[in-house]
Amino acid sequence: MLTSERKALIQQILQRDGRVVAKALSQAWGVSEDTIRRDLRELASDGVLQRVHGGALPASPAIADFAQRERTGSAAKANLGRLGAGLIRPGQIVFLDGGTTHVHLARQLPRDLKATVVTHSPSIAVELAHHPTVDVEIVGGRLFKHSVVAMGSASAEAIARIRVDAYFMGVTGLHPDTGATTGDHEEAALKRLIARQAAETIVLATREKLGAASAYGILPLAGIATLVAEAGRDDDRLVPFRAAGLSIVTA
Amino acid sequence: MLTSERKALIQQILQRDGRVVAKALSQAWGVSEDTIRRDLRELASDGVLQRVHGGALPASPAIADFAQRERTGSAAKANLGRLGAGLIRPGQIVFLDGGTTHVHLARQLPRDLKATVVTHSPSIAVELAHHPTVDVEIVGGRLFKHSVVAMGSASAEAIARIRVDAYFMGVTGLHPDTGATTGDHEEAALKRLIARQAAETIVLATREKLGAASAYGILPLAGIATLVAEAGRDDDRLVPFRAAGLSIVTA
DNA sequence: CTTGACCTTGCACGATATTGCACGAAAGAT
DNA sequence: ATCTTTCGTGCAATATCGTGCAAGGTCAAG
Repeated sequence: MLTSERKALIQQILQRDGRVVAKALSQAWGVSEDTIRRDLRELASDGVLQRVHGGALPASPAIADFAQRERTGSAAKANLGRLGAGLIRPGQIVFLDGGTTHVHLARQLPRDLKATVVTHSPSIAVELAHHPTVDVEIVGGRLFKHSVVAMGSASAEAIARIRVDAYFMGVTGLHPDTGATTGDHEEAALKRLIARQAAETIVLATREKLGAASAYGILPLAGIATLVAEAGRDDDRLVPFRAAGLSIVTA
Repeated sequence: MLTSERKALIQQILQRDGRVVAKALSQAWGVSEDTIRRDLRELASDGVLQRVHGGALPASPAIADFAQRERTGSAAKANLGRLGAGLIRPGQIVFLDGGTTHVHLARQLPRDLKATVVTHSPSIAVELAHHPTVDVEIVGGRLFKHSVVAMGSASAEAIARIRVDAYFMGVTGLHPDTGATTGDHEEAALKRLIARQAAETIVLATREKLGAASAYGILPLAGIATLVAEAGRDDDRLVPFRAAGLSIVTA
């Protein structure tokens, strides 16, 4: 591979991913890390990127911003995820439901957290594949494409054999009267089953889910221990849930 | 060879490959590197290309884009994946092993293919989550982060209950004597187990895996029905495999 | 046919670039 | 506070480059 080819590729990757890692490039292209570091140094002195320990970032933060946001999605969900991640104690076994909010949670688990994550969401498994200390247990089953989680009897059997400290449950609605609801009958049943295997159930709910209700009930509010919600002036929406005895976590 | 002929060819190659290497051209055409360098210098001053240490790149970097990807290996894998996808018949149940090559295979399954894919790779499950007609069955278990697949007793149990028409097996080496090999003992055992549950085993091997051998044996060549390999002049590498009775598929 | 101008090619040689390694320093991680 | 990873620099080996030069080859005018 030609030197200038390498440099051009580095810039492409940087634009696409918003970052490059020296070691990864070195392994991918079969050259020494020194060579990559030299390339990065020179590109940095050309002003096209910014060196950081372990690799490089785009020079202009504007480019990084886009790629970054692309990766992390909406800020609200990322925020909820961060709050949820903070609820997990070292050594715990937690079940992570599917959904983008929980992917954000997985992404923001502290790098040094030693815990076990059980999930039937392949997306979360992929996300945690690069976490250094968290053990991941995948629940298999038939892939329900709408939610991108494993479901069916195989999943139910696997879940029945596991007990967890906390279940981060995904919902499409959380209403003072109807409790937690979702849009699929079988999914509701599976969530109910998981909740039974968990010491406590935690719900991360973005603003639009509070006060909403979907077709199929999962659990009454009494079955939910903690609600993680966006902070905001409209804390009114949280009042009925607080009254129902839920522990509320906000930013 | 005439000078202008050479220059025309250089431009052609540049367009096709996205780069030229002075030494390679000199050897291919039996002229000195000096001559090639002179050609490149002149073409550069014509603005046709851009000289770099070791050869030349296209003047406009856009052209290089596709060809660049070729060399980073992902195109080769995409190609293998496409060939592999073509081996799956409607209605079949196939097991897809982990690995980037198989992710490419999953990505290139025909949009109208009705089949069932069993996998212990969450990456492949995510990839197929948006396929309209393929059913996906996820094999659960402990996530082996190095390969990003589910492993362990839970996986073995689930696999023991499934029979598939074909197993697309990932390997790190495929050698005429040692057969299919991989770098982890437990992984080798699991692959062996899956192969037992499959009517036939298919291996997609990039060029560098042919003739290579890793620490742990999975199967002898006799256990493999079909080998999908990159096409190329160095078909010599394929000879021992063909002699061993494997059905060979190339582009 | 011969001659001389012009071009192309290969070679020699010093200059410059690139690469990998070693070793101590600095930055993160535990 | 200790350990590991990453960084920077110097160094040596190798590859590539540029230039000058000589050996041919082509072609047209003489």
